[in-house]
Amino acid sequence: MPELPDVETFRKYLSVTSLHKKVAKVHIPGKKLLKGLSATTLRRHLKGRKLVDTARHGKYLFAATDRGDWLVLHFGMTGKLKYYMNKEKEPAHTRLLLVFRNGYHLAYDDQRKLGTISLVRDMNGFIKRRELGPDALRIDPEAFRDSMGGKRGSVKAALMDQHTISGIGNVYADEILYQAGVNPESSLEDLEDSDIDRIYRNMMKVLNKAIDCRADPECLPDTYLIPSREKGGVCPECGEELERTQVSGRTTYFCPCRQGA
DNA sequence: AGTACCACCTGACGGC
DNA sequence: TGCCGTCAGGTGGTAC
Repeated sequence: MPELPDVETFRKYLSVTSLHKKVAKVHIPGKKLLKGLSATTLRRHLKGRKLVDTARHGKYLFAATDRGDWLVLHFGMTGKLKYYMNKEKEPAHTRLLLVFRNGYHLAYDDQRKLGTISLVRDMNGFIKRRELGPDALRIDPEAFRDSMGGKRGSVKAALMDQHTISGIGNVYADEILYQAGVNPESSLEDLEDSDIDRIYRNMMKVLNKAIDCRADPECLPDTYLIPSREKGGVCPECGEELERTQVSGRTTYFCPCRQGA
């Protein structure tokens, strides 16, 4: 489930593998994922071009062409990138395929087709039009306090709301609140400033650590919740069985001891 | 401004 | 064996 750390990992991957190489061919088997443009238009803007820069905002990955267009990828639930030489390595659900002149391929694979592909001239205009909140890694404590302040509803819903802050999804919301010792169902109105600050610090800690780990759960410290985030899982700290509930319509795991019952 | 629910989409899994 | 319901979860739309 690609959230901010996964998308940042994809961004670095794309940067290392695919920049400054001429695009010889463009295949678009996943036309349904295109948003606001035709396959013909996308192909015309990518073919013969090079990707020269990358950026990320929340869960969106941007890649600039040498003509100043930005390819915009959202990874939905199951999206990923793969760079490879031999055709037999092509992922099973490739929706967009760039073939470089050097014979390598960059595939955007998305089994469940919940991702989106678009192309824009103005990256910041895109972020504005989508009304995305500030990127979770580039928000300062004051702005974070402001964005959480004056809101009602659960703290988990606010963390996952891309209009409030961009980048956090279901899994990392659980981890951040676990690390902060805050119950995911807590109403924002009931939290003190000190709670909000603690959530902020743990948000930064968790996202940066996950990026260090290339979003691989196996690599996370053994004090993290994510590897135990399954039925019958226990709290890595106290050994209590984790509580499994629904918050804001999403499956939620938390420790009844550390985060209140 | 919230929430609750549905739809999109596919594959895995459990029950019978 | 094989069919069927359920679940996973990012986003967006609608109704309340």
